[in-house]
Amino acid sequence: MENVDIAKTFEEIADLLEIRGEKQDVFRVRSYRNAALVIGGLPESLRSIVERDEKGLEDIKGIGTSIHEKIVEMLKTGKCKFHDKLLKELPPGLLELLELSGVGPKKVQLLYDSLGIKGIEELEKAARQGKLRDLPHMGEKTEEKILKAIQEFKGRKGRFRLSLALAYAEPLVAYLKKIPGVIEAEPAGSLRRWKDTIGDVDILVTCKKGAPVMDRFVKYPDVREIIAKGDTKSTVMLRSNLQVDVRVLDEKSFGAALQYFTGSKAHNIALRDRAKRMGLKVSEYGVFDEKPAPEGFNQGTDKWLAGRSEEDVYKAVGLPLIPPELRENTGEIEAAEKDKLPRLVEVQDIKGDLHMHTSESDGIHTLKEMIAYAIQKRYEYIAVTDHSKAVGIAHGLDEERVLKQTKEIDKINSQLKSFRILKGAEVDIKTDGSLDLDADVLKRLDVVVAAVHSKFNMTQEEMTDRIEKAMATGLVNIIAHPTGRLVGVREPYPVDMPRLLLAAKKYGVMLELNSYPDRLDLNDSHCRLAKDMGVMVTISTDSHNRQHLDYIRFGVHTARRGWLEKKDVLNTRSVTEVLKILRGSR
DNA sequence: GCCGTTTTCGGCCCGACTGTTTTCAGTCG
Repeated sequence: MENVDIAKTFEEIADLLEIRGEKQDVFRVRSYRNAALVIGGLPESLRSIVERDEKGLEDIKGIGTSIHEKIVEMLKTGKCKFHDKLLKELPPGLLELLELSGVGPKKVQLLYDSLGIKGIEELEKAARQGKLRDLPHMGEKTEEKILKAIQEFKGRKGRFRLSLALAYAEPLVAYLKKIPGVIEAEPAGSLRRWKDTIGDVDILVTCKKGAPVMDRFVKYPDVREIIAKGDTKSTVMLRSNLQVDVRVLDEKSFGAALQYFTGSKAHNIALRDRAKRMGLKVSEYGVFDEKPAPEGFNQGTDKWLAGRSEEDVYKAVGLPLIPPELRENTGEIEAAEKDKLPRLVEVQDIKGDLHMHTSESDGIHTLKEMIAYAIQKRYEYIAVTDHSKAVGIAHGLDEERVLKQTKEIDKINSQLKSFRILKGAEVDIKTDGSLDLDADVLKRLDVVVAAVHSKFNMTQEEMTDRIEKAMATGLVNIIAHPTGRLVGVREPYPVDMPRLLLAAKKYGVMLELNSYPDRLDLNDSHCRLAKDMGVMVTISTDSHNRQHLDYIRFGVHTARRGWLEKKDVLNTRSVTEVLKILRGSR
């Protein structure tokens, strides 16, 4: 069991306890949720912590005796008895109901108790028949809302969010690499293209003859079911319901297979079409000369031209290597022909994070802890952008506390040599578009990130007006979560992106690509739009604990999918340049 | 269920919004 599984189990326990709804359980529920949160942000796997020394768990805040025991139990047996017991009391379909926007534990409890609804299908039927409106605190509007939420839910079912798929795939790839005789193991498919969601995972392996790859693969501890097992291809279903294919390949065709299985389908079709026009054939085994083979030569091998590496494959069809993130047949082949491929931004290009929280607002680590981790990551700077006072739940800062924080930062900066803390805030954009902190305080900051945190149900026009008004104050550098993808995968608030980008251009404001995996904000097409319109992007993590700074790769790869280059991203610049640009923009 | 240089018992971030009410329960962040 990986950390994500254990966190998920605690999350489900919390959900189930909450549906059961005994009053004294309120804080118990909170403890389980907190534990899930803490485990989700852990830099090390619980397994390795426990293997080293079980007492290591005692140092983790939020994990006491009971949760400690359950973690050890799950690591040992793969199960949690308490979780199982709760699931026996309540049907598992109820957990699915909680995923519907606007449906919480109380509604689930009510639906189950009064109508016996145990899952989404039944809920949909009841809503269509108009049975929900007679329940207490429910009416026609609630019925409509639920039906809409069900539609949204169905749209995202069956695919895994990238971050989750990676959390399962990466340990598995590491496991495969450790099998004796394995030379390479590389994930392909949409995972390698860093798509937002992943259907299944393809892993390609090369190895020495006789290496026990498939035997060991199907014995991977997280395998729930072996769907197929052969010498070159096996398919399993993991406990998490993620399907994984492993293919063992000849070294000679590894590059061709990587190219083929990385896709996308549209890209491969276009590439093969181009090859055909050149008298070549591209398959998962290599690039072949289509001209008839000379007498006496074995077809298929003698005509083989390339396939060892992807670079060779592209070279054989007269193209430079196209980065996986661009392989969607949306102009990348034409760009490659003209040698006009963008030099995409890389994770190593990122020199600092411009959006992060500390324990002063709703972060869990102190400013000093965040700095220490950023230095460890070899960053040159970070911006401290705690919430402003309107976000009360986050313990947001008022003017006085902001000023106090800037003083502390000045003090720390004077002690640091090759690292700089930028003074900032994530200031709330209020309903009328005004900002939640006084102008003279904002003017004293190095960077002002502005964001919407309330009244999400405005119309698209109202919301865009609201954000544009904030930009027009001339006090804002960056708009955070500009597309409203603020709350997980649920429906974002509506924003007119082209209009927002025009406004950003007009007022010299930048847009933030939030790297936090569950709320990946700007998507690839937004990035391309921003690039075309000349609006600079910042890639930040919105870290609420220090390990969240590692999430930066999700943002970087999304930016790459949106064709963004180093120059298009603010925080690839040195701190002097960043400060110059920030000052110039307001 | 977790936590504690104010506590080993008694606390546990809280305000906005919605849809349902006629004073509030549920959801969300």
